[in-house]
Amino acid sequence: MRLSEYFLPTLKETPAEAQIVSHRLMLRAGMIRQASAGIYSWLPLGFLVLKKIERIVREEQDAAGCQEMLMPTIQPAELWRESGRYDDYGKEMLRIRDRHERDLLFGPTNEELITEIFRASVKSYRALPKLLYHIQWKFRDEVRPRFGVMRGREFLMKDSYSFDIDFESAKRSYNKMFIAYLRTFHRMGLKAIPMQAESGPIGGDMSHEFAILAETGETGVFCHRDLLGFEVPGDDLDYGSDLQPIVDKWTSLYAATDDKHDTAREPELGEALVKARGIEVGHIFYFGAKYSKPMGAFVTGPDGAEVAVEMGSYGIGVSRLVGAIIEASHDEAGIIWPEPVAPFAYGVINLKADDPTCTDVCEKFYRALGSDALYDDRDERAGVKFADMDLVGLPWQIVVGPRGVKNGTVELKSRKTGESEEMSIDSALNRVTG
RNA sequence: CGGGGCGUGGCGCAGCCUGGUAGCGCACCUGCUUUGGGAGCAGGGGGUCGGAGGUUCAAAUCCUCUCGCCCCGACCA
Repeated sequence: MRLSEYFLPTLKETPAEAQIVSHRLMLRAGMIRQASAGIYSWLPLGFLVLKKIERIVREEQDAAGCQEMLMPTIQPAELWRESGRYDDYGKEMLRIRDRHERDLLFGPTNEELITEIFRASVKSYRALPKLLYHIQWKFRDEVRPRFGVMRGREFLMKDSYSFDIDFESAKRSYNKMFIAYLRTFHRMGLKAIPMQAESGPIGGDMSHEFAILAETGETGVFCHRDLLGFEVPGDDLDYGSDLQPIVDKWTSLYAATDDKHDTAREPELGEALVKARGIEVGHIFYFGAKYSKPMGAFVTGPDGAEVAVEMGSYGIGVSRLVGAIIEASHDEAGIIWPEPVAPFAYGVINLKADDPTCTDVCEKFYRALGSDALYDDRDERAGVKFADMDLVGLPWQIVVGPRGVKNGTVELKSRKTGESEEMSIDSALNRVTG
């Protein structure tokens, strides 16, 4: 993309309403624009990042055997009356009435709808297990939205739902999602800690919150040091195999958020205790027949008896992750994108746009890199270009200036380390396209 | 939902207390000079001061109501 043509409204100054760093940087880097409290438009750059994150989430869900679908944002109130949540959910649920005076709502989550879909067509245990997910906008009318996209009212969430015939099978589904989450966050360059969370109505330990470590995170994380070094299952993972040992390993050590932290356990952890800040980016839980029973999602078991299906749900805050990644990866100058989620891998900086030689070299890189590059071809001063490129935070900057070009060289600079390497044009081309 | 704060060109702010018809920096447009880390000079465009009532000869400024946004606390992907 040529910056001269790109819609990238960067700001030198920070809008007054933005308090935390990710919000400030997202506004300054021209990623988002607030439409209303907790509701944002995603501008081209922000949207690219959102899509990259979404893709990683999707790939990992698919790999775990979860099937993608799409449910609507607007749901009928009737289903929520069946589960009893229409009254329980309170003011956080945005209620809507259509022209026929029918009660509708903007979905804050989809347990009811998916359960309805399931019950309508699945009648036998033979069709189980099933894992379904969608990535859709949610609306929760938070009393106090804040922190930009980190706690918006409208947000993009990946929510998966599992259906199993019994607890043992439900546990297998749970484990698949547990591991898919580890892999998902890992691929985004994040260190996510699974922490035991409030157990659902069924009890047990089948609920985990995934928090990523970030200095500016809002929740305190207390965990065993070794948890940070645990290896995340690689691409060779077979989801059909027994995943329990992996989950057992990851849940064997102490990990809690501040509100669940037990200070009495600190002495036994001793030196191994890590106190850090974190941001919740995922939450998985098993809730048995909580919805299937009242909503009549029954299947016939092998013995001919009807049983309510065992369910679980698994959420990832996709739009929140954009902010969370920035919280975890930035400096004074701006964002530092981990490569897998970067809107562009390379920023080509033409330091002298009116110098034909510089421009020729830049065009060469731009042609070779295609959609991987954001090419600053603007007629601006070098300082402006460096500042904007640092702010936007692309992992690699290819700096093309008259000084180097005269000797046939360009600079390849890492946004993260700030290290710059001067090399010949050809070897630079080989490096970035290789 | 309780407590606090703020609404003045795209962004950051001053002016309000003590009413007299709107200003600064950045950004934008034109020209010249500049050109490896947010340039200089000159010229220029853009705001019915969140909205509605009221007081007054006169309201950004005082009064009333209202809408929006932000912060602190309780809740959440």
